[in-house]
Amino acid sequence: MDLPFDPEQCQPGLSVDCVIFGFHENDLKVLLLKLLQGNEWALPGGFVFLDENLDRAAIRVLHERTGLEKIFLQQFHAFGQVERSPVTHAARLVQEHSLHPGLQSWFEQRFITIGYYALVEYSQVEKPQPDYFSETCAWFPVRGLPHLMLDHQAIIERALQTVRFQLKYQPIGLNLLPEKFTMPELQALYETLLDQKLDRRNFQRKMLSYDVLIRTGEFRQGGAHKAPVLYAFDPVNYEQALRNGFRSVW
Amino acid sequence: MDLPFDPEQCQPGLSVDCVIFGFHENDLKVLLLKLLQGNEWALPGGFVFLDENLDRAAIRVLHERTGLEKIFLQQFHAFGQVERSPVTHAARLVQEHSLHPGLQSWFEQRFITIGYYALVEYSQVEKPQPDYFSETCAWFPVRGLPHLMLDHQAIIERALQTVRFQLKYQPIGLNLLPEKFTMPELQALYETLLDQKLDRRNFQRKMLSYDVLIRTGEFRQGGAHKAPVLYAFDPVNYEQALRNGFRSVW
DNA sequence: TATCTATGTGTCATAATGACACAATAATAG
DNA sequence: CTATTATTGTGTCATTATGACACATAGATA
Repeated sequence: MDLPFDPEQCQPGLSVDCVIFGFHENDLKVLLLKLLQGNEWALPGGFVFLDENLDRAAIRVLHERTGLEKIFLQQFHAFGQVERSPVTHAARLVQEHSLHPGLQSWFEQRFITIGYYALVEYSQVEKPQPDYFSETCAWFPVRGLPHLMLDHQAIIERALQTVRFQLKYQPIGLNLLPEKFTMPELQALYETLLDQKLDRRNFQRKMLSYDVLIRTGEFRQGGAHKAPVLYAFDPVNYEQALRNGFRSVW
Repeated sequence: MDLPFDPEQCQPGLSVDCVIFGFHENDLKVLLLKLLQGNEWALPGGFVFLDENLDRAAIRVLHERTGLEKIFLQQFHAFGQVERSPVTHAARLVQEHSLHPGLQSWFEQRFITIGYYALVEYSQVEKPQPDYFSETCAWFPVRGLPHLMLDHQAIIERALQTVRFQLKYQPIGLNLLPEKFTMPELQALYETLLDQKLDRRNFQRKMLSYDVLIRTGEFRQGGAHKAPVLYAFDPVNYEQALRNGFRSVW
């Protein structure tokens, strides 16, 4: 059986892995692929073509393995421990996928992976396409992850840490929430990421002071209670806040 | 002429580059190597052994090329543009160093480099050792860099951006200043990095409020004016502030 | 029509910040 | 030996940001 890509055309010993975060039912989720054999799950990842920019590879891999396009994608760390991809892993891959034994050396080499995290709107991800090595694609809450391949658990931890840190000083939500959203929904996102209850009134005051929100004038109808105001992000101010951070300490 | 390392034992297409920042005479400096041939300067960098952790390689490279040890080193970005290392560069290297032509393919491959930044106390760097490819080692002010190899200029920019961002929310100075330092010296570091004048009194108030400074009780003698108090960093609190950031916005 | 519950808005005490002034001290000039 | 100069140390005050909290509003349901 042959691979769907030519190892000769790929950057040796290098891969990219994407941690895709979505927000649904007040829970932060990660999109994972289930490997065809075995009971392990994995981050959508892949290799980098010799003539392909690193960021471009991450975008392509994400698209190929999940069908997702035009996504907020950010490099966050290079993982380069020697022991992160044991040789046994390569042997199993080749055996279980009935790959040409000549390919074993490709998988046996020591890999360094560049971690990217993506923020996506959960509802936009209709039917994620599993990739060549995997049978299913599914969302998992970050606090209830299945058994993961290699060091993917650690990669997710680190991505989460990065997003949490960003949350403190930069705006977040544009890529995780639908175009229009309510203040309580935005607050729920913050509370989930911070794992902490926030005061409703103080939260609103502070968010509005950042000047990245626009009151659309519309309301979320159909709820069981008072119809909340729908907000949208101001693209220009949001972008600027992303670059400069919310407040200069100096 | 042979290389001082065996390409066979190195991770193909991967390098690490170190941006070493020092603070001297109220100026932020970067340590650079001058290539043996040509008029170009370069960041101290090197390759990663197959059985070597990425971070370990950065530490080793830094030590080999500059003699520096036990340094605050932090990974900040992976640079993976295809065009970052043109083939012409490899050809020139092989030719100018009279390397075995068989090695040309090693240098011709597409390289991805992992950027690390280091913060060092300027005075501790006595006589940096230039490496195999270079003749001199010298400090340059970040606002007066010479012509740099490949995309090293961009790598420095990015490192600087990272350090500036860190400065806003985390403590800085422990690795850039001598063990004991005065408040005006610490302020000068901040003013240089931020490229902005700060109010002396408000700066002191804020720095002290962070609880990472210890008054040693000693004074910097010999100056032309009132002897300023010498401070030192509280290692425990500094470390903690580095992990958690100075203040939670929420 | 009353009730329940989530949403929208306001108030107050306290803490953090920015702008600024004056006292202390070490070298130097006369 | 004293006055001058430049730098450091410390304090004050008005303004703003923050944390804790209360009340009014409105949509669904009983």
